[in-house]
Order: sequence, then C-alpha cells, then structure tokens
Amino acid sequence: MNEIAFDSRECGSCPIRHRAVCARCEPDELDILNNVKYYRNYEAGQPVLWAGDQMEFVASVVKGIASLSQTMEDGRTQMVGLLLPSDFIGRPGRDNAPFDVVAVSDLTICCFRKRPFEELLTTTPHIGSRLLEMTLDELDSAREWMLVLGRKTAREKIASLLAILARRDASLKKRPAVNGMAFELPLTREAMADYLGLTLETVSRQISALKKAGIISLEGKRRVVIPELEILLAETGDDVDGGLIP
Amino acid sequence: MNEIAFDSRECGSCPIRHRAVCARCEPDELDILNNVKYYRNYEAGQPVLWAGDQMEFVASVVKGIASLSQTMEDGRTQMVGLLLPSDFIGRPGRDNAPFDVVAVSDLTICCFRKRPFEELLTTTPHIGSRLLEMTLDELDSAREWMLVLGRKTAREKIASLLAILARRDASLKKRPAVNGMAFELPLTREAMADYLGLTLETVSRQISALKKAGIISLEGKRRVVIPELEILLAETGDDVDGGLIP
DNA sequence: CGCAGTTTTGATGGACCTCAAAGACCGTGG
DNA sequence: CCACGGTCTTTGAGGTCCATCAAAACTGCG
Repeated sequence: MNEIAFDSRECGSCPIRHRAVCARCEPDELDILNNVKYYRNYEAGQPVLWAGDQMEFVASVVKGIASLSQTMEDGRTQMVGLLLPSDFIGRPGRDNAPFDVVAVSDLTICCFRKRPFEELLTTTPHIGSRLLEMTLDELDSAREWMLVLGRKTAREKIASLLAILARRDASLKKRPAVNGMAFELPLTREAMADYLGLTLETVSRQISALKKAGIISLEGKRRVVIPELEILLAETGDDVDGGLIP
Repeated sequence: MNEIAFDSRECGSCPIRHRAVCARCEPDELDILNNVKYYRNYEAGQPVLWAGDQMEFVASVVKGIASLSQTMEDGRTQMVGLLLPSDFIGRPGRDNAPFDVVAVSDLTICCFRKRPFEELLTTTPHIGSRLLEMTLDELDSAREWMLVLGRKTAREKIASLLAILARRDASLKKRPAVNGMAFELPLTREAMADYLGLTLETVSRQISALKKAGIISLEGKRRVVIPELEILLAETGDDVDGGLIP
C-alpha cells in the first residue's frame, strides 16, 4: 500500500468533511483531530482488518469502497455492510475488530489513533453526537437489509441492491436519481452474491433476466444504465413511497 | 392496556437499572429522568408503535419482550430485532418510527418524553455515551444476524436462535449457561419463523428434528431443555469459541 | 363438549444451489 | 500482432432444501 496520496490534505478541503464523523466539529476541534490523523491507501482486494485483530485506529472512508463481512469455517461468507465515503470504521470502547474489513475498490481512509480519539469523544460533544447519529443510521440500514436477506426473492434482492447503489451514486454526485441514469457497478458477481446471500451463478442469471426484460442495460461490464427508475423500484418488492430518505 | 403496575417504582430499585440507557447516570441526573418518566403496559400481541407513527417518547423495556419488524405489501414479514429487558426503543433525532414494535409477551416499558430526553442528551454526557455504546452493540448483533439470515440452513437457524435465547436467559438470571439448563421459549412458531426468515412449518419440522436427535427436549410447549450445550452450539454452524461475549 | 388458535405432519412443487464447461475480458510476452 | 493464461462471467443440467397447500392433532378456554 502506498501511503502518500492524501497525506497533505487539509480537513477544510476534505471531500467527506460535511458527512463524516467530524462533520459538526468547530475549527479548534478540527485542529485536534488534525494532529492525530493520518491517511492509508489500499488496493482493491487488500484486507484492512481481519475479525479479531487489534484495532489501533478508527477511521473514515475518504474514497473508494470497503466491505464488512463474516466467514464461516466452511467458507460461506456474508457481507454485513458496504462502507462508502464518509462511513466510519471501528468502534470506540472495543479493542478488536468484530468483522473482516476488505478494500473492494482502491481505497483511502482517514485514520485516528484510537486512544486520542476516545478521549476526544469524552471532551468534545460534537464528535460523540455525530457518531451516535451515524451509528443509528447504520443500524436502520442493517435492519432494512435484514428484510432483503430474510424475505426477498433473488430477483428482488438484485433489484434492491441496484436501487441502493443508484441512490447512493446520485446522492454522492448531488443530483437526483432520474430515468436514464447510469452508474459504475463496483462489485464483482461474487461480492454481490456475498452481500445478497446468493450464489454468484444466481446473481448472474438474475442480472441477465433483468437485462432481457429491459429493466436495466449494461455498458461494458461495469456500468449500469437504468432506463426507467420506477420500473426497477417496482422489482424490489418495496412500497414505492416507503421510508428511505435519499 | 393498564397503566398501573410500575408507576410508583423508584429508579433505585429498577431491575434494569444497571444495563439500561440510564446505567451511568449520577443521582442528580436520575432525578431529572425521574421527572419525565412514566410506565406503560401492553398485553401480549398488542402493538406499541406502527412504522411511520409519530413517536412522542423513547423508552426502555423493563419487563417482557417486544419485537421490531417490517412487513411488505403482500404480507411477508421479517423481524429485525428482539427487544429484551434493558433494550432501548426509539431514536432521538427522528420523529417517526422506522419499524413496527409489537409486544410479544406481556410488556412493561419505561417511557421518557422525547423532547426532554433529547435535551438531556446534550446536557448529560452519561446518557449519550451509554446510548452510543448500546447502539454499537445493537449494530453488531444486527450484523451477526445477517449471517444467520443470509447463509445458514434452516436447522442452523433454529439452533442459533435457541443458543441466543439460552445465553440471554442465563445472563438475565446471572448464572452461567450449563448442560441441562432450561428456559422459556417466549415465541410462537410464527414469530420464530418471522425472525429466522422461514415458514412456520419449517420451524416446526426442524424443532421436531432437533428433538428427535436428542439435542433439545421440550417440557410442555413453552419450556426448552438443553442436555448438552456444546452439541447445540455445534448445530449452529458457528465457530465454537468464536466472538460473542456472554 | 366444542370452538379458535397453535402446532404437527404429509405430499408436492419450485426457487435456488451445485457441479460443470464454455465464453468474455484483460494484461503479458513472444 | 496474436497467442496465452488468469480472472470473471455466462449458460446449462440436475438435485436439494425449503415453501406451499392441505389436513389432522393438540391446547386452552368458555
């Protein structure tokens, strides 16, 4: 891993400044964070942490995607979270990682040494309150995903994943999700299968089926086009107007 | 619902005092909570909140069990959390409930009006830090459950649920989980199915199978006996020594 | 007893998994 | 330039686990 790219970045110009754990910090609080922060870079496929590892840092995803996953002895694995820019890695108050963290794409994270960060939590309320809010959001997302895993058909699972990625892509680019929109699909079939609780063959078949039905189309292998968003959403099985804040 | 039972309880004698959101409060902070708290009781089966409802309160489960669940238009439902004594209901900073909350057994909750509670969060750090810790724990549990939903077989799912209930029962009674232990099974087959992402018939069949294999036995319809804990745990598919803190 | 709710058991079918092989994509090196 | 291997993806054939539909057995209660 090269450790250079982001090293000289000022918090003020950080792309995730407005959404990350530091979002509510005052300038003086930011200065403190600045003193304990450092960047790390990982290539696609590299592990960041194994379950059980000592964690000497907590971190924010700055760029790229990481996965949080669990593996059983016989090799069955389940992804339990997708970490996108501004998402938080690690947990104050616990020393070892509960899950594997792997860089899905090339990845840059902004690390804080754990002890200083934990002290900041007790001294600067703005970090604690933002972290609580982010954790509550993560919990809601995890629970929504439980419905996908427990009750949806393979086709609905694929549609749900594409809908989520489409929404996140739109929100990252700060433009609304519209008909005809396109986005990069940053996951292999296997990673999608691990996220959805399916096999990679089933994922492939269902994507082919959605393509054949005209609900999506692919540009190259990694770019998805959604001609009519409503039609994709109908395939998710969800209430059309239900719940999620975009 | 009768609103009497717990009304005169002092926080000092509260059975969940040491584990709930108020666990770290100093006596003066507890006084403040005391002023905005009130108890509610529900009978088994009664709804506490519907998804989308305005929440005028947050609460702690004092006694009994509640479920957190989601239902699709066609009736498929997935339980996304089991709320046991000391667990927290609601989330500061959001006005409407994201999921249905239903009393599974007879239920008593300790409510705090939402606005005063949110103010306490900003003024007394002991509540915020405890809530953050509880939320992080909930998030870990939710993610562990995602492995169950996404990757485990029906038999492993049942064994996992029984193992969890056994552990929680042991920790509630403050004695270790041992061979020969017994506990109440507070869920109907249908509720178990909704938690596990199965049908009630499959749940029934797998319980019969575990019984036939001598891995569990039932006393009456609601009491489960576990002759050898190790053997049950082996059926969960998990690493025997893996992760969980009891 | 008789009824409603819950649980068990049986028979059947289908959605998804497993195993297998061929095809597409991409970088490397002759 | 094309051949070559590696990785990822697609497609096919067959089998299995669990859902579905159906009915009987059990439980508790007026």
